[in-house]
Amino acid sequence: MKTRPSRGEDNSLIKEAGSRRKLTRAEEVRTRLADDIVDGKLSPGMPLDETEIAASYGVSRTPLREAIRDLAAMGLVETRPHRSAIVTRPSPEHLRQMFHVMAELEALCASLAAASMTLSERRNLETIHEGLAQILKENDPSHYHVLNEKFHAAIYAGSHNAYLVEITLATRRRLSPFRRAQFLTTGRLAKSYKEHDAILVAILQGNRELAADTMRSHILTVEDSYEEYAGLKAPSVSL
Amino acid sequence: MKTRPSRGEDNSLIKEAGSRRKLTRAEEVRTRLADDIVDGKLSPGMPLDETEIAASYGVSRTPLREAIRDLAAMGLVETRPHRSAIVTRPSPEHLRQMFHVMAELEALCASLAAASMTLSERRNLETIHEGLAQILKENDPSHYHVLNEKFHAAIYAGSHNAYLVEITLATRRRLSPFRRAQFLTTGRLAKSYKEHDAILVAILQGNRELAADTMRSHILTVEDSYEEYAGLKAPSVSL
DNA sequence: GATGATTTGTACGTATGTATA
DNA sequence: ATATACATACGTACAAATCAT
Repeated sequence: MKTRPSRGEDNSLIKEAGSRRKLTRAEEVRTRLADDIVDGKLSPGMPLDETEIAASYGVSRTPLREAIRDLAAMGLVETRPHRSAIVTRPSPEHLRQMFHVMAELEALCASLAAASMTLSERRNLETIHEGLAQILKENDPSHYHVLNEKFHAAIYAGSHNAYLVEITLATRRRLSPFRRAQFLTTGRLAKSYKEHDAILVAILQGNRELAADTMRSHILTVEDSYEEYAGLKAPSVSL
Repeated sequence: MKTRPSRGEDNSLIKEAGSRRKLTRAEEVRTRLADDIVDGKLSPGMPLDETEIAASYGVSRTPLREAIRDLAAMGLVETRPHRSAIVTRPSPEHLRQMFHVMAELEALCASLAAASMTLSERRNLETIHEGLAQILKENDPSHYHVLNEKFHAAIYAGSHNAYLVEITLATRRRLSPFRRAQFLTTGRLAKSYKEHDAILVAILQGNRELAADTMRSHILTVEDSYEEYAGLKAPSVSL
């Protein structure tokens, strides 16, 4: 019995993993643009000229416009009729509000995860955490980042609430340009790890309130770190 | 001194109020389709034929496709490459998860509102609530619905967090097709009002926890009401 | 403030992938 | 399984709005 090839998966804006089907041009362009924005290659405020970008990507304006529309829905760009889309540049106040919501969403994830993660999910989270310890020892910020994402994603998934995962990931991506971690102080790295440790313990204990509280303060700490950098063009912190 | 005409407002997917500028065809079509889905004129699972709808709306397929893409981003329709978009039909489980998140989002709004609503905002909320009492006396379900929306919206706004308002409204809209209130039992109407009353008191007292708790159970009550109706093709409850 | 240049919005035809006989 | 029918994906041309001078 062979598993279905599962072609033509889904076209959701949030999950782009898996599914090796041929992507539409719009999807390809959307992914590239989203990555460029999240990675900071396109700075907030920068206008996106349709003709120019379409040409540089080797596609017509039609799929490019669809991609831009998706990015607008994700909040990565802002569009106004008859005007060029621009990379979103939220006000400091709006950014603070988003961080606040992010903290609450992640706290809710952690709380639910503490209540309902399966044994294998818990083990997986522990494994990721141990990997982070390893990376910390070797002081390797770039690898820390990717595993850090996995740590948080594992907790999201542990909430067993697909919609919560969806909006939490969406919020995280939207905040990405403002917590980029190109260069990371070792101090923050170690602190982040310790905070993760407290979160992990709370979740493994099944202590919902503690899980929520430790996660919330973890995220808000990140916001504080960002605030310190406010004004710099490339603020850089990793959750 | 005359105020600016404010042309070319914004193209955000969430706020469509105000702004009397000439809309693009894509915007017009998007609004119409979104309303039809939210109001249940287009049932979950129904396919959206581009050619057919474009013709019926008197536009070409180009703006229609952009509208559909926006609806997909809002979660109102689901799209897969080379296949017709269909009106979203979430599984009962997914629906439950969304209600759960909705309860938490509204609870957070209520909590923040209790902490930071201004005096005039509180007075406005009271006025809306009194209006609901009036409508209840006259037993007028249809008017109850619109004022009920205002009651909740006023609390969202009272959170003073634009991003929270955005995702809460988006979630609310996404759930709209599944809590439509065409015909409302008077029993539910009166119960809803009593719950509102408890929420209002908690907010006016500035009691964050109580505001959150009363709001959360208010929303979850609605979900329960929905569950009772599950299986019917047009479940109908009003928050 | 008017006019030309530039850019976005829309229509439509063709290519491509999907579903069905 | 192959072919046929059909709906969507994309490219191109033109209209309309914005902006730059």
